[in-house]
Amino acid sequence: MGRAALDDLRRAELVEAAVESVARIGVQAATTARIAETADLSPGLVHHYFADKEDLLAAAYKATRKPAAAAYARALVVAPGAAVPPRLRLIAAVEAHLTPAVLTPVRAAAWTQFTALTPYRFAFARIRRAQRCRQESNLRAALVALEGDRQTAAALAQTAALALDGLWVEAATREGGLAPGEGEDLMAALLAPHYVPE
Amino acid sequence: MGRAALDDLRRAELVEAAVESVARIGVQAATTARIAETADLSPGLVHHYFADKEDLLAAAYKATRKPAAAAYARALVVAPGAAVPPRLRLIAAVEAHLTPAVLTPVRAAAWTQFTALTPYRFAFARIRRAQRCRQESNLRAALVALEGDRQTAAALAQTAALALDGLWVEAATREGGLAPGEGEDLMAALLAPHYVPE
DNA sequence: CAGCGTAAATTGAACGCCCAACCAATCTAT
DNA sequence: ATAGATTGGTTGGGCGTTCAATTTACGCTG
Repeated sequence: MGRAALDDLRRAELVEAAVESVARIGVQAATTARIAETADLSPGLVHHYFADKEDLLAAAYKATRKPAAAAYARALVVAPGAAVPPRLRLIAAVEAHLTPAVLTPVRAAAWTQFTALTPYRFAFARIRRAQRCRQESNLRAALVALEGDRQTAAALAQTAALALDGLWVEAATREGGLAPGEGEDLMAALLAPHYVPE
Repeated sequence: MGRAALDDLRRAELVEAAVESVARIGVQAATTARIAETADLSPGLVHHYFADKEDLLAAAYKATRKPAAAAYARALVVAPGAAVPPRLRLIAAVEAHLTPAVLTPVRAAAWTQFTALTPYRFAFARIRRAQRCRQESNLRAALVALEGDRQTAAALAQTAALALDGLWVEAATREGGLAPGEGEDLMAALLAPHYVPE
């Protein structure tokens, strides 16, 4: 394994361990030592790969939403060459955030805590803005094509993004998580008549 | 001032200071000393009125939603003696959570952090369950009268409660808070055609 | 009403614990 | 052989909590 590859591996291991630790025991209890232990690494190694704890947690925050972005990108290249129909784009954008493979209990719990800390950590606030920006723009792109009115579509996209975040919080804080189909129902009510899942 | 009254006053001062501190600097930085300082009291007094820090924070968590419950109760006795029309009950339930006097930036920021910690503090989890239970039952009571179908109304109430929580999170984490009318728009889209504000 | 005694309120310093960050020493792979 | 990866103990600081000392305010007595 090359130098750069090992570097990436260790960073990824620590980030995953950070997400898992924060989800399991909470941000307050997720010390650098415990995170390193979860990753089966020594405590000192954290500061070899990250400037400080906030730097590691910021990377963990980003990681909680990365699968959603990946799922959305994947859905859009299912039919390569062909333009994706607007309605499918909308469904893809919503599913990218609600599919059980993306919205796991661990990621939801970590993401919710990081988001709650957004007003107090500069780096976190930037990450949240970026996530929201991408999320809204994906929804908007699908909605303008369906809605016609650019103004209405933009407002609807903003509301839908807000509701999706609400569902992540719910998945994190309700014991047992979201009921199957519950997220889809809420989004269907909100985006009717544009959003028709399945 | 009587002994019991002073006791209540000090407790209230500490709870308010806790909410304010958590909102201003974050749970992690809101130490008992800083909370006491915010309340213009000595650091040792915290443990004279509360068993420990978690006990104080639990009281603060409760306090963040108390104004909403009070606003709802107040709205229902506007016309004493007369039965409140179901549609007004629904509007009252929604407004009790979205009115600027209830959903302040400080309360939203504190509530969001406490809620994110729900899976890690037993006392917090109980408080959240209680808040949710009351919230849903208020919405359900209004919706069954409008909807007819008890099953549908219950599901709708659950979804509406979820969306209201999402709006609180949004108010806490988006800089500048919610746009005026934004919350009402989302609830109107969700509860259409039952919810017609103003 | 004045004076006193007592119990509660309040203080602020001290204790024990744990954390993030640092670093000199050791190991490993090129 | 050398540069980077890794170790794990150390350190300085800050936290929640405790507590003995002090102040305050109420009730009782004469």
